[in-house]
Amino acid sequence: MQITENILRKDTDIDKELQSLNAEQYDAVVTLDRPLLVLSGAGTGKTKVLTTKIAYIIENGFAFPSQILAVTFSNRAAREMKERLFGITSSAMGVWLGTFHSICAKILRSHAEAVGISRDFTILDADDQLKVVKQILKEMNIDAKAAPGIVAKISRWKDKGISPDNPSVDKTTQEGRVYKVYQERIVSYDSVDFGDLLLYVVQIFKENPDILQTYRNRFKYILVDEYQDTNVAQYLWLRMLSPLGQGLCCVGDDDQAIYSWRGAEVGNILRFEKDFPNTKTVRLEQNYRSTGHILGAAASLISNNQMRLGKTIWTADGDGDKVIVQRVYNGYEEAQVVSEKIEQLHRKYDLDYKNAAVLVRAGFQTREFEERFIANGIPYKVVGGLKFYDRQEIKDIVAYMRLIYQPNDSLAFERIVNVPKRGIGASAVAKFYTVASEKNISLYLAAKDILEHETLRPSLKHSLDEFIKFIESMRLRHDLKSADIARIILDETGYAEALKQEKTLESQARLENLKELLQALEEFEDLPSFIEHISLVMDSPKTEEDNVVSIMTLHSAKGLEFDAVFLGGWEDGVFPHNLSIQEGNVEEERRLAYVGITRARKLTFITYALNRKIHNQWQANMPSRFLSELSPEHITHITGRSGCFS
DNA sequence: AGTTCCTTCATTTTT
DNA sequence: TGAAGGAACT
Repeated sequence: MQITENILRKDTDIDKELQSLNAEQYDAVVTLDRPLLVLSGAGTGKTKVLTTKIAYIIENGFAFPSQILAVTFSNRAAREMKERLFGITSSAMGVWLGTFHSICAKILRSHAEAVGISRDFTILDADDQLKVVKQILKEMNIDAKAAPGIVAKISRWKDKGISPDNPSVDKTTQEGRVYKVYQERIVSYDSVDFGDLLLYVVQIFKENPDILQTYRNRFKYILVDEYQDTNVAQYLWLRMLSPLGQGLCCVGDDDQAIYSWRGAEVGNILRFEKDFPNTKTVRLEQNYRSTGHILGAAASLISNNQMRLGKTIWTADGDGDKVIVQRVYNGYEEAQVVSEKIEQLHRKYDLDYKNAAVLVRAGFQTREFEERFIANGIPYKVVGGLKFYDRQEIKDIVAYMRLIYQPNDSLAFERIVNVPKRGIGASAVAKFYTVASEKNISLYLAAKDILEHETLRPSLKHSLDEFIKFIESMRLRHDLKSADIARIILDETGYAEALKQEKTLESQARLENLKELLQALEEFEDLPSFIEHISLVMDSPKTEEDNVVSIMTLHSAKGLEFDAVFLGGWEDGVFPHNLSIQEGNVEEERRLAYVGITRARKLTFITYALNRKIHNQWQANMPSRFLSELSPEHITHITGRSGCFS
């Protein structure tokens, strides 16, 4: 009855929604009987297609919400999709909508025993991974400097779906051996890393046809966002769920594939039509974001790439302003010119600061802009820097929570066993380590064991006893909400007190952050749900919308749009980046440039400097090769300093 | 346990 | 240049 009512009531809404689509979008929404590939250019309404399609399926009763799986890459994309979906229909509750990782975590929690891991696994972040590898390298007497590289290598293996025992992992190499130990180690911690979330689920599907079948039956429709950025593991996962592509709809833009260095395989999208016979391909080319000259410039640039499926975005709106390319003397002047232009637009044309963005290739480039903006009084924020949950104080409290939830999480144990200081120093931890590896148990259990069976210095014995008693008592408090648990941790361990004593600006800020954490915690009932959230959704608690200019890397700008976009540092060596040139991966850099240009609604402003100080050394660079690839009819080239005050 | 000095090394980082 | 990590000192 409920269902019928919903259909009747909402029918008009979905009709309205369908009517607002262009022909291609409509085609993409209503095609359900074949594998569907939607090639969606920048600003052509792919989220609209995805959300309308889900609503269309539900409202017409083609499937129940719980039979629809919609995967995205980022939490941001998932959140946006959720919001817009519920804006169209109120019947979307129950849709499996989330990132690849969160969906996999959900599946893995229900079938963990099938791969022999604890159902209460904790999820390691990049920091934890690095610690584990450093630890292993130390044991193997290898220089710890190699650690970041090895973590990256292990992650790439996992992206490719390669586990340590795979023959392609060469055990005679250092990396291969570390990988093996690494995997054993984190298993002993009852932990999984991000890559594992995918890999374990693939393994479960492979080894348990019955489990796989339940999911195949369940998901009648599968929608994938940003398909160009899927890696091999994700691809394998998808193919298992939908071997023939029945009910599969993948949306992506090969021209915006910018994460190959993280294991993304553009090949997945290029190969889609071969993978899934009888595929229907829809191209979304009408752009609703940018003006004509901006799109023209972007199109001319990207046409220089060989490896692409080919599509040309266009707009029904006017040409707008040409893309401005300005030569500056150095980075200092670059920041000055951009700063003045923003101020000018702000004063003369009422441009809100929040509608302007400075996009750069690499993080170090943000500094000159920041300094200039401070000097000129332009409010700004650097997007994508230190994340809220990456802060020390937040990680500490979360480590307590992780340990309470999963005592075998030795990384969490090690992090906080002596935080705040309670006299359990490095030598004590070393002892835990020895016993832990002798008896093949976790650090926590080893500590307990030592406490019971060995004689310890009285002060050490006392504080260790206190610590373990505290953790044990918290483990029994199933009645507590997660916020209460955090409060008790802060009070009873003396963590908050220690910060209060400090009375520095920094400790004040930390206390503020902890307050914010407690606030965020109110949303979560129990400890597990919060830990899951914090591990998978590394987002900050929502901050108020500031009216400030955004400064960020091109990578973090994907999916965003601004009225005015300033692209700095278009010099060969900076952009395209030297290392990419050496690796012969200029096409990906070009896609990055394409992403940058197409972020703008009304104005794209590109600068290149004749001289730039890199590593404290002045360097004269050639203008970026991409500049000459921008079709001149869409460009205004300014070579004089005065030209910017038009 | 905390500090200070010295060396090293400088892409991108949705999860 | 300047940040980060490790060694060496206090």
